[in-house]
Amino acid sequence: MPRTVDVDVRRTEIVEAAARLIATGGMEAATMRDIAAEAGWTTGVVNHYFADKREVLRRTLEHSLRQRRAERRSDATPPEQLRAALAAALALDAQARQHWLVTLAFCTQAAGDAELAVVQRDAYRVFRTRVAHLVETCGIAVGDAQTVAEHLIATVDGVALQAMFDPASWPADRQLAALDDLIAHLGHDGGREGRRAD
Amino acid sequence: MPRTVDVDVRRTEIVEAAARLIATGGMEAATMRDIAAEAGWTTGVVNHYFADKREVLRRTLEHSLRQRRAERRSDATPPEQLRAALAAALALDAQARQHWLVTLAFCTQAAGDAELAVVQRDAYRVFRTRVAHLVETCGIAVGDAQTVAEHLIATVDGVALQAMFDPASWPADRQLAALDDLIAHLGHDGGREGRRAD
Amino acid sequence: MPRTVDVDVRRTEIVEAAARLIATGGMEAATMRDIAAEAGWTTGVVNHYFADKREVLRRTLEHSLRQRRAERRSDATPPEQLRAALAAALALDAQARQHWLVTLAFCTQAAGDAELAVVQRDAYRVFRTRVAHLVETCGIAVGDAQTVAEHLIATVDGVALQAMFDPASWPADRQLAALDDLIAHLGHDGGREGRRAD
Amino acid sequence: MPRTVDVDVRRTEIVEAAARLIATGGMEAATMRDIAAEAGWTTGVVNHYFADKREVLRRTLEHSLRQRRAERRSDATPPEQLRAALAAALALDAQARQHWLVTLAFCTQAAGDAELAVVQRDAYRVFRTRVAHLVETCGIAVGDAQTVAEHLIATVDGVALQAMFDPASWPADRQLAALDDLIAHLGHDGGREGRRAD
DNA sequence: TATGAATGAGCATTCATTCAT
DNA sequence: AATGAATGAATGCTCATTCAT
Repeated sequence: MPRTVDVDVRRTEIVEAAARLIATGGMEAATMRDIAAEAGWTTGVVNHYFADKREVLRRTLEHSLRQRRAERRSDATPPEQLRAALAAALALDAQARQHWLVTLAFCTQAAGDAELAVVQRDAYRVFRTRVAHLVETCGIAVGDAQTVAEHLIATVDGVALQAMFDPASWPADRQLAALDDLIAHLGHDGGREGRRAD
Repeated sequence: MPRTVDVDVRRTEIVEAAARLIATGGMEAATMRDIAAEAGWTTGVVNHYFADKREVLRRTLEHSLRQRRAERRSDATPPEQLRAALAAALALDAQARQHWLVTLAFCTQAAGDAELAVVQRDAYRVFRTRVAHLVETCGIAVGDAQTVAEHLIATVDGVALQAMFDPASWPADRQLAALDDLIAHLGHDGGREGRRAD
Repeated sequence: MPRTVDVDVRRTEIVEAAARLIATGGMEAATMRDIAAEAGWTTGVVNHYFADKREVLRRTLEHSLRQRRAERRSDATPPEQLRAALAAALALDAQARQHWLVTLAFCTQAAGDAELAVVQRDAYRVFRTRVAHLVETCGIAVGDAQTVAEHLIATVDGVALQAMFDPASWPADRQLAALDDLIAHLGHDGGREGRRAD
Repeated sequence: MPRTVDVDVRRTEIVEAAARLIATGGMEAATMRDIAAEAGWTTGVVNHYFADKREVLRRTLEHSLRQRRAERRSDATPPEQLRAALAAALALDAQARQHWLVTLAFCTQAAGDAELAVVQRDAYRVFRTRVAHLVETCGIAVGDAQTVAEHLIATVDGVALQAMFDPASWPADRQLAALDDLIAHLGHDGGREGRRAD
């Protein structure tokens, strides 16, 4: 019998190595050689567990997006869950910053790669649906929950993007303050455009 | 007198060719060969007008950012100018989408390239200063103008980013409606966090 | 007594798989992985029964040549045996065509591999000796039997080679007609050059 | 103005280097690196003058076949021309042996490569047509010229093939003697099968 | 000024081979 | 006996860059 290896564990090791390289040195730093070295293996191993580089990259994006959206607690109240879900989209810590760097790196790749575009779009839709559901559950917003969710995500993503470009101006507490302020106004005039659409 | 070739004109032709390639096929589509061909020249010419590929890319980013912020009219009232400045940061048409694709493509490059990071940061600061100045001139906001400007840019960038990922949900008029709504609330509760900071 | 695996049977399975791959896709299609898969095993098994790839290929050639020369009946008259022996060198059916493809594939390998060259040469000498013996037994030829055999083989191989390149022009019956004609002339002026040598 | 280079000359240098490698070490010895080194250039040059390896190999075969059939004199009588054309297909000297090795090496490649198969087949048809034309011009054969040509080529190829496998038994003069004998019998009973077809 | 020939390092990928299980 | 994980050298190919013309 051959040595038993957990294929998923090995694959995860490798895509996390790839994510680190991409976050640090950009897409072009993620060569198969360097991914293998970063993961502590040889190139042959990477090729053994993935059909080709495209698959490594696709799975790297999938893993990064999945990690980023991962719920950490489920016993919270709906408003707490909404805040947590949106906070996960910010760039609060090194981990979140890495996920954002990976996401941004793949923006340009996805432009010319339908498969990657699908992964990105699907993750976005799942997130939007989840936020819309939480908005509805909270019952705090006026207007269409889907539209409100899109606005919330837009603003949170905008804050995160600024935090990526200009980390000094956007420490974690300022990002969270902006988020809290955003949520606080949902009850009064949130879903502004949504209301206008009436 | 020797035949004078306008160096800047030639350089602009080339970086615009590079921008088209990057917007279409991502960073990796921008090889020196293909940039030269897209501009209608040979590789030798590109190497003649630029020290190396890094310089081509740096100038491509600079040019794209400069074009994007370029004012089209200056005889408008301050509120109109503020709206125009922020609208230029949205993804309203093909031109603006191309600038965004270039900007995003360079996000990951900038991660490992201090020179590019400087170009990006400087452009952002110039923009923030301009928006803050217009906010002050309008006199419509409460709180620190710089902070208000950062909020405005964050939200506008967030909307633009969604429009890049999900164009169907964010046509130009919805982006503009979000912008108008944002500006309309400046007088009442804009610079929300700014006020909390008091 | 331990379970006995017939080593020769296993080896034969494998070299026949290799021969199929070579005949279908050329020498380069015969990777260890594909040979193993074609035989219904894994690469480890192939490495278990053969020292290395060179041995697999050498034994593939040996087996193909041996099969091709294999006598199917021995109760025939000498002239019938002569005709049968020469007919076996033609490209009359799919089986024979496969043997020829293998033989031709190894021509170029043999150029740089002394071991393969020996296998080829030995098989040729065995064949030539057998044909010479049959020629002598038949008593139909004038001149040196060895020389006559060389002529017979040359012509038969030439016909087979044309049949490989241009199968449409050389169906089985035309190949056999050429062979019969060749044999028919042995008694009158066969071994032509042989006679000239007198 | 760039350095002026005769593209065809450079290509010929390279395919002749490839032919030497193939003749010496078989198909697998013809790596791009080794072809470049044998030609005295770097790999970049080979890739500059050929789209890819397939094109190098295709042109190598074309060149080898073209060289082999090249007429050396045209002021000869038809019978002399017929003899010369057929003699060119023998393996009389090192040059001819190299062409044969290249031809044989490509047999197996052509099995899985339609482009190569076309090159081979076309060269064969040109040769057959030329031989048939000469046979007709000589007026020495009975039966269909095309059929006689096929027989002549088959026998000549068979002799050449033996000469490749067993050079010691088939020196140049014996090959030529076999050819002369073959031609001499054309007038009496050549095109044997052709006559049978009546 | 402009060309494109030439370089050679670096890339993804394939493969024969070894070996722990 | 049989598996398949792991290795690392070698391959075809791309590419930024240099430079003679």
